[in-house]
Amino acid sequence: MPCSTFNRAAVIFMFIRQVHYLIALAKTGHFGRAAEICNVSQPALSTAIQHLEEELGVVIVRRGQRFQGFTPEGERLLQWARILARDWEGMRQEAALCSRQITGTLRIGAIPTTLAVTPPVHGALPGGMSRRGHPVAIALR
Amino acid sequence: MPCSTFNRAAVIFMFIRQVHYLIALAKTGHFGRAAEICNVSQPALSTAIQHLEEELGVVIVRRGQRFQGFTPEGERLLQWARILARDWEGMRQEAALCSRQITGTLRIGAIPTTLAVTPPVHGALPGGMSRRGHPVAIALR
DNA sequence: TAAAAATACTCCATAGGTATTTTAT
DNA sequence: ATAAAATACCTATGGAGTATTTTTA
Repeated sequence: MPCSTFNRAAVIFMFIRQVHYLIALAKTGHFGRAAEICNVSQPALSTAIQHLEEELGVVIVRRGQRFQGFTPEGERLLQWARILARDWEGMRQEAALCSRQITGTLRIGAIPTTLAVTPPVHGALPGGMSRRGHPVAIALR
Repeated sequence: MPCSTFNRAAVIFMFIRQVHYLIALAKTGHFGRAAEICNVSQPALSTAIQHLEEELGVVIVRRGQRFQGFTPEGERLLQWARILARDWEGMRQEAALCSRQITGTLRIGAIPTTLAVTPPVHGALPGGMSRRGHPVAIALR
């Protein structure tokens, strides 16, 4: 039979994006602006959040006609969403490093007189900073 | 315009399942059996892994006609996949706890003479064990 | 020859878009 | 009146299935 002979695994369907939508919503407190950030339409983000709620069986957002904030459960899930997004970004960065197609924001820190150039670091954190807060230089060959 | 006006965000498309496919593949070392575990067809899993490789721009699997193991980059990504899967499971469990629809395996440990019943624990680890390795009892109301 | 993975190709579920409605400020 | 979110409806992408081929132990 076709596509979704997925039973409970349907939960595994279509997810990383929803995580990002959720985070954007938390950041802006506004469905429309969150959608903007994610480069999707407002209805797309809106329904995606609804689906996420259905999939997880939890009401995440307190809704009026304005965004009313998150429910307590929503807040908890938001924490997980942030963890997922962070680790996901880590995986992407790792992959980018492996394939030498470095993408994303590269931030380079310079000390006034000397520019410290450190060797490429596997597993550098998003934002181009090392775990200790040092700027990380990436060799672009 | 239609659906995927997604540019680079296409990377964010369709992912959690691929992560699980990858882990299943690592576990079995066999596309067919990995597919079985995931309740999908062998070609589905096969192409999903291929797409994952394309999306990340990294060759993950050494291919012959038999599965030849992972590339070094593949191994690294596999680590991330495991982290993501764990995160995801944590989020699901959290949600299940919130909605009182506890799903998954519930493991109950009993000490011979006394059955220790601890209060419900938010954020218990998958497998029904606490972070310190104690069995965790969940109140089913 | 058997078994494993890749290809070919069809189908449909669903994410997304546009247009519109609803409802609080 | 305005702005924000939800709803309605349509489109088409792409994931999944079945069937088949390829390749190598």
